[in-house]
Amino acid sequence: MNDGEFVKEIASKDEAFSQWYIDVVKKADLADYTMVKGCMVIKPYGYALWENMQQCLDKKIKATGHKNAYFPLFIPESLLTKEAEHVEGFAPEVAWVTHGGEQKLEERLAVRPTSEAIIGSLYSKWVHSWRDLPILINQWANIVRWEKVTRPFLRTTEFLWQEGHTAHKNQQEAEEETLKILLDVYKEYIEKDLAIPVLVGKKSSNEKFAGAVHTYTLEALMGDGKILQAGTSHNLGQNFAKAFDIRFLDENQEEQYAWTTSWGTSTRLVGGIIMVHGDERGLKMPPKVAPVQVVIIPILFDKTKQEVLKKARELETTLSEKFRVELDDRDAYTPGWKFNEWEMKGVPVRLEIGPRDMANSQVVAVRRDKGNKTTIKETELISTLEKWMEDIQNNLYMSAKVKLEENIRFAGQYSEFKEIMEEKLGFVKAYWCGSPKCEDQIKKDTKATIRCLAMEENDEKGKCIYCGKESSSLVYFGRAY
RNA sequence: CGGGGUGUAGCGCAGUUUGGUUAGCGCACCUGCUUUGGGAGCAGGGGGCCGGAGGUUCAAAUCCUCUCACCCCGACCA
Repeated sequence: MNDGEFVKEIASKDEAFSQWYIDVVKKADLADYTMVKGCMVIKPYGYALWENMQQCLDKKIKATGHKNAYFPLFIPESLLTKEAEHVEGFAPEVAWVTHGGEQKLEERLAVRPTSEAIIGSLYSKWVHSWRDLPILINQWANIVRWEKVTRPFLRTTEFLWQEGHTAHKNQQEAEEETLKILLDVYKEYIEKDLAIPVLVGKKSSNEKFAGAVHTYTLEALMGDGKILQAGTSHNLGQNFAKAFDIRFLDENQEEQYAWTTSWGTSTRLVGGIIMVHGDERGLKMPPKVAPVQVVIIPILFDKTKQEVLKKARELETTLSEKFRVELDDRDAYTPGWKFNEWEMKGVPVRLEIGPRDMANSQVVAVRRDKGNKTTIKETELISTLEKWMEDIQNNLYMSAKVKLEENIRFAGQYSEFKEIMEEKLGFVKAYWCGSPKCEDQIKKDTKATIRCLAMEENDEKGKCIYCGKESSSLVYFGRAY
């Protein structure tokens, strides 16, 4: 079974990655285009994936003491403009509501591009004493950003996400929160549940969130060598507290501004799953979030049809206690057609049951990550599947991890840097003096930006990849989505 | 927002250069029969304001003007 032998409906991943991506999104039935530019429908199969992702992440968010709430979609202009850097950052992509019915509004309303402003204004009402802190709130919501160039999941005008907003009584607690989200919540979620390995680190000031003191980020390598920002966690310092007047009396009866954080991940990660795990045949779903973990395909012949179907239904019922199972008993399609379709949709394990298998009390099973057929005794089915789900999850993570590591290259010379960006992409690790000028110039030359500053301590000094000035700060560059 | 490209059936396209029968093909869809262990076969059938608006002409998918949408490449962004 060679790659690409069966599925001809999707473009070649190597030759036309972005077409391949669109084909997979459409053919795997994750999403569809609509009448409104940049606004996609997330179809049931794609939405089921998102719901599983939400569940995994929501659990972790709640386990770290956060509670969910819901804030308004509309933000009065006067509120949005309170934090100067914030407005400036988001102004070009804000959608405005100017009328209610036929009546022009006194003040126009922004459709939230993010909720710092509206939430900040409410925290200011809720926080009076150090005893009111911390406030640890998360919301699942839709967001609108008027993008010029859109792509399903990766960049859409409206998208779904989760945004956490917390307020703390001191700087240290806020910083701890920012890091806890980064490492204990997001990194765990993205690596363990989505099987996507990431580099974590701080953003350069060019790349940080508009209005933040600093931003931590998780960066993932995609199948074409470009980099996807998978999540961000911002320490907002007292910037937003000052803009929105979030004040409290501390233990020493002194008035202070609160220290706030915010953090988010979005439906963009669906795109990440596609681009990290997918292959020539389509999607590969990590078992933990796969909408369907096991698909059963009955092999039907006239004489044995009824008994095989009955057996298949029994299997469906038994397995459903442990797994997300789908029985594909559609009459109009041949088994071969179904094999290809479910492979395109990335279902981790396929079971085939036919008369031959029934006679031997077994099923034929195929792992999406391996592709070869094996037979499993019915009595061992559940235990084998349990083990397989874990194996597949690990296997997806490990192969992505190997690819990531192979694609982190150190560059000491700028010529070397440019060559890597021309020919290989991936991450380039290099010294950087800290000057935004060097960063901008590198971007102009190579389209690569600083994805993040390396987290690990570094005692050695090196030379800035661009200007040659001495520096001890190592950073990762890459071409971003 | 600049450069390029494409709009014809649900999808993918041909037809446009050189205007002229009833606009065609593949896939998908519907009906029936035979099939079903890696995208089944045959027979029959349905589906179109040729992106939209104006014009030129006896006659426009085809020529002219304007418009809209989408895609790719560059400048900005979760």
